[in-house]
Amino acid sequence: MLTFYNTLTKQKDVFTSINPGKVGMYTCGPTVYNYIHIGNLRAYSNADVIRRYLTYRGYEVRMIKNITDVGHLTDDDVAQGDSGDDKMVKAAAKEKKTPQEIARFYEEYAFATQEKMNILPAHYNPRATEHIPHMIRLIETLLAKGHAYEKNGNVFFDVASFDRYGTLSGNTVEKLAIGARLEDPHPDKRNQWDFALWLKAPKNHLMKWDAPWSVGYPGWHIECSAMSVDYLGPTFDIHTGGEDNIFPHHEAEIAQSESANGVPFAHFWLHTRHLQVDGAKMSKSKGNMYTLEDITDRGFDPMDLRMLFLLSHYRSQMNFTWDALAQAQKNRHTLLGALERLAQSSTGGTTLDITAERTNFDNAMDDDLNTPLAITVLLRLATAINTHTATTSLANADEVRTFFTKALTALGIHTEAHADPIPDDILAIAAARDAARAAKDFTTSDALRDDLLAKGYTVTDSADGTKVSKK
RNA sequence: GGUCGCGUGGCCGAGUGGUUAGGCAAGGGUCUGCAAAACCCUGUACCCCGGUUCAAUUCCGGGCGCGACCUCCA
Repeated sequence: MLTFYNTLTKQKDVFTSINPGKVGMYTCGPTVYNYIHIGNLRAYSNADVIRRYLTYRGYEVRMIKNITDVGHLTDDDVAQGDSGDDKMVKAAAKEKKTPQEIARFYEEYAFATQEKMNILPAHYNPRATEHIPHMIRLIETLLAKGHAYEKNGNVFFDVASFDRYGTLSGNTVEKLAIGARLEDPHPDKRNQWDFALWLKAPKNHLMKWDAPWSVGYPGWHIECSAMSVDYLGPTFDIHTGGEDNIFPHHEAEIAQSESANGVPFAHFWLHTRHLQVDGAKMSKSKGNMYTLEDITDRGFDPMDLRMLFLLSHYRSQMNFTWDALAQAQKNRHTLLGALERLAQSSTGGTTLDITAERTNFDNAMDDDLNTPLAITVLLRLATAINTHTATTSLANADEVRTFFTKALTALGIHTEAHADPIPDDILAIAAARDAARAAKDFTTSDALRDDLLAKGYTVTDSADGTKVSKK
């Protein structure tokens, strides 16, 4: 039985979909005003595993992932280029780029990065800026139903009007009142925990739209409520995001959507815990906000990072270290090595019974996506495959390979060792080494091997001669 | 101050009221021209202090440590 830990109920719930065989899923996507980092990638990879495993289980999944491209740069930000060390803002200042152009730049970066991570593209990536009229209609509905109020061109959600507020995060109004921090709430708010639906834009605000209340811009939370209903309907199956989204963002989404639509919002809420780097929170000041390029620049494959994500449970805080990444890389190579042996195994021989491990894999994944345990099952299976193929051929190699491939696909690990083919010059060196070895000229063959290693290829001897693979 | 999560061997990381995953690294071996890869063997851990229990790493309480969120733009 497939179970997910549901933040809403604080327990593992058996998963059932609203429509038999179909799942609607919404993931809070990137804010395209900066480069997405490995913390974002962990959350997106996890959402992808949820989707992939549901697919593995036979569901048809419809995945929506928004693009938050409503920027809040002001003329001054752009003119001075002083928003921290944001290169794009500085570039915008110099090149007179618009916020839209900047957003597209980061959006493209986000897409390209996710593709490298083998994260399946969503069926739709709705942009917030293209759904402003939808948000305005939603705010009008909330006003009409008495869940929101307007003052001086600003519109706020009246938290007191929604009695389930706090169900997701535990931050009920009562508890918020007890633990309230003394800050200056917006002067137009009735209660400090009310949140903005629409804000009147200051004169120098670059992105703003006409609305019945003011020329302004939407609140942070309203976009997801507006876009999810557009693409998935008022009630859908799964909503995911990073743990930082639980409050206030997701709490606010529930309040807005359920108040407006009068029906339950998402059934399942899955949140990925944060990633730490070397035991500390990622931050710009610490210089540990890694992007995928930081990983690949050190010679790692994006799939190594993906494997590292899989090696810890998505609901536990993960600590990124280079050592752990190297371990993940070894594990991935082990799995791919076994897969390769399967591909080369001739027919005949004896059968490897994989029934038990197949069940173990499914059980691990069914249990709230216990990917570390699932990987363990595959590693154990890899050893069985290696042992088996070392002595005899595998009668059911196809069956084993089909399962192994299916399992790795469900986890989002490429089953090909490398997308890029081995270059001809490298193959030529390998051939030369074979010739030298055949002539028992080991001095030359060892030199050629060193050459290959220096060029970033590992060298393995096999019955078919020198085999090279990247890194 | 409020809400919540976590603390497992050199490292990563599952899990469990008693039979003590798995991997990486390490040491030993098989194989190999030498390596690599692969395989085999070795290695008994659960922050501290109380409590419950025949038995706790696992449950309860306290402490210490780490981390997350606490609303207006990420």
